[in-house]
Amino acid sequence: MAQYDFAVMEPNSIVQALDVAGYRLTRPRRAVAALIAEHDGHFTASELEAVARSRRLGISRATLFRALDLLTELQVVERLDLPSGEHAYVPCAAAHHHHVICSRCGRATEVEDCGVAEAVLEIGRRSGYRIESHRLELFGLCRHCQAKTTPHA
Amino acid sequence: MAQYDFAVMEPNSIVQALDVAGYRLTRPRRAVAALIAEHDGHFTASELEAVARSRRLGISRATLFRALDLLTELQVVERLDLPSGEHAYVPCAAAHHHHVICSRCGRATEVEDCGVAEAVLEIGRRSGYRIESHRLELFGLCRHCQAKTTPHA
DNA sequence: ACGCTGATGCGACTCGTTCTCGACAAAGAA
DNA sequence: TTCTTTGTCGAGAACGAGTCGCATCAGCGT
Repeated sequence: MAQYDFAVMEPNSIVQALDVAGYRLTRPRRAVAALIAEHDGHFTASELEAVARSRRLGISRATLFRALDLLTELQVVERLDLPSGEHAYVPCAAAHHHHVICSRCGRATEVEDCGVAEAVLEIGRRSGYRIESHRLELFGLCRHCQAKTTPHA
Repeated sequence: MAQYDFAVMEPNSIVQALDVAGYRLTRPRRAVAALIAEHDGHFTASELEAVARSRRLGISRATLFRALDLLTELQVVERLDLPSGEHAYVPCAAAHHHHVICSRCGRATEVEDCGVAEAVLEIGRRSGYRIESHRLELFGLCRHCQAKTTPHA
């Protein structure tokens, strides 16, 4: 039962973000929020669309994209560019951070700075650019997939 | 004189790369290589296409894309994703490095590590991921554009 | 419950990129 | 040089992601 109450008790932090920002909590937006909340890895717009369609949620593509744009703006999700050239999204915290993405299972983990900021300063110093922003994306195998890939030896 | 011989002696390092890798040196590929060599900033596929068309080089879109793919594979150019979501390319060295891109004029500068590798190691350590690759893109104002923007004060 | 206004859905549209396939030409052999 | 092989090209259709216009609908404050 707790399961069913979940949706009621925690109207989903994504939905909350929309509310706080003054946007209407519409059915499609709640649906998108719910779909995103299910993911712990990255997802593409068309993946979401496919799921939405298979569940007959009746969300039009335009609306889906509008919702994603909105959530990106609210920094509830972040848009990233996979090495393949695809665009994907990951749910995440608003503060500046970076993502490590598992190249096998797609799981995404946020990481704090770890010295990147310093390196960026140094790069600005050496290049003469006034750095305004940067994006760091890391790809590799998560613990889980490492275990699978290298069972031993 | 050395200047004029340059084109002859060094039939464009991009063309060389193709040759070395065992690809045919066709007219369209040479043309694309020449176009790329003219750029010091980033460029998009459609920009190249526009230039090619205006010069009546007769390069089809498909061929242009194929050439860009090929050169990307040979690491002669690198594909990057601008914050706007556009895809752009920058000519560059094969060794691992990063780009600082001027958000105003598009100029791209390669920068060496400056401590990024260390930060990446640290991130791998903390996250538990076995990092395989990473991409760091920096955006800011180049010296030139800084001067224009902040003439004084 | 009412109404204002933002949000949605539909479908057409743009634009970047890829595919198909017959014709062509770069390289190496003869 | 000419022939042969086969990688590459060009044209245009096809595709997929994302956007837009507009009439309709539904949150939510009153």
